[in-house]
Amino acid sequence: MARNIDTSKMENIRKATVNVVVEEGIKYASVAKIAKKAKVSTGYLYRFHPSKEELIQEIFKDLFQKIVQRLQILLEKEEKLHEVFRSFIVGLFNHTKTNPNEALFLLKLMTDYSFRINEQDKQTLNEIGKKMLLMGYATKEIRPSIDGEMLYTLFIGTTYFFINVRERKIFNSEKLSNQDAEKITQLYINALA
Amino acid sequence: MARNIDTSKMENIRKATVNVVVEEGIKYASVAKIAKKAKVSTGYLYRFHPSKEELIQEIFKDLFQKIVQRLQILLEKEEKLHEVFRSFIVGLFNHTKTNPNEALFLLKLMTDYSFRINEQDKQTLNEIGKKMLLMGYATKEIRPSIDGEMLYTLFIGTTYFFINVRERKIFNSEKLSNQDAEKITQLYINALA
DNA sequence: TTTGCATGAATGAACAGTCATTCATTTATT
DNA sequence: AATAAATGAATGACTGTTCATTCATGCAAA
Repeated sequence: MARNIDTSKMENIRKATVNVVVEEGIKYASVAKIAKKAKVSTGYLYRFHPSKEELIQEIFKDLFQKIVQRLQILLEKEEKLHEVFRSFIVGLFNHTKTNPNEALFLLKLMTDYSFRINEQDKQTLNEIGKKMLLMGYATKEIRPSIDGEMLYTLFIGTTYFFINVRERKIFNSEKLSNQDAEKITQLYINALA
Repeated sequence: MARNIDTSKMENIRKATVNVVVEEGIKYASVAKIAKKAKVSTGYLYRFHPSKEELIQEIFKDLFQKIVQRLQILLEKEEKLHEVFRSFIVGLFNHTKTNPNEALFLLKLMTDYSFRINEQDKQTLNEIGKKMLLMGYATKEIRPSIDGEMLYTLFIGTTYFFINVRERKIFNSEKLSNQDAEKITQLYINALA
């Protein structure tokens, strides 16, 4: 028998890819740099992914699905939309404190046309939007003129953009806090009611 | 004397750069593609810019400054913050109808770490933020717990993210309209009050 | 228990292609 | 003819990808 696959390597590659893409820009995230940061040979990146492009796409898909799943769970559990907002944002901010680049990676790919969103993911977003709207209409937390597009823009767009602004230290260089999460939540509640 | 400089060439290069960066992604925006789209030789890109990087940076700076100037003017002219919002968004949406890629270009670079924001631009953003806050506090359109970072995130981040969502046709594939602008404006007014 | 070998995990030099940039040459204008 | 604008082939650095090679491992035979 040969040696076993070292699964920590794949995790290192994942982390290195996120970090290099965010810190150096998509353009400069070369296989050589990623491999070096992951302490892995360049050829190893191709063991489980057919191309660099697909490696990045897959990480994007995983992170995207994590968000979706978390939202699905919160929508099942909570009865008020603002609790969904609060829980989601608090969770995201806490995660971002230790892994700042994951959120930035997601935002970057969300705004980069070279990474196309597939139809199924659009569908998923539409469904979640609809669920949130239904809850919000029922509890009167959302006024009728708000639609899924607006809700998504505010909830996802604004939240991730806020993380970007904070991480770039444009106005403020403190770490994301629960107080920030609370403020953002309140902003959304006011905006939608 | 030799022939005169053809100034339309530079404008073509500018437009081509914005379009290629947005449509193909920063990574694939090669000098060859930009030059071809601008109907200009590759060498000509280097006539007025020392590198591709600086060409892109300069376009970003110009577009950024246009926004800033427009905001400065509106802040002088209008007396209520929601008029500033409305005018800005209506203007931006109308411009985006014919030049969709300029807004997307800006958003893309705003979220790409390989393009660093310099200290002076940060300063400028802080000043504008302060002006808007002062107006908003005075007219009671903004509650005291809102700060510059939050205002910037909401006003710039959300607006540009909305354009991105619409252009990618995630929820809706219609052109940006005055009604959209009105809805967004109302969203901000509610959020901040 | 010890040995040696089969296995496939992991490597990184080599490859062809693409890139940004340069600059000798050509072209258009005065 | 003189000048400078504009060109695009040439260059070398760097790219993603491949694959022959190396090497660590666990099992079977002794």
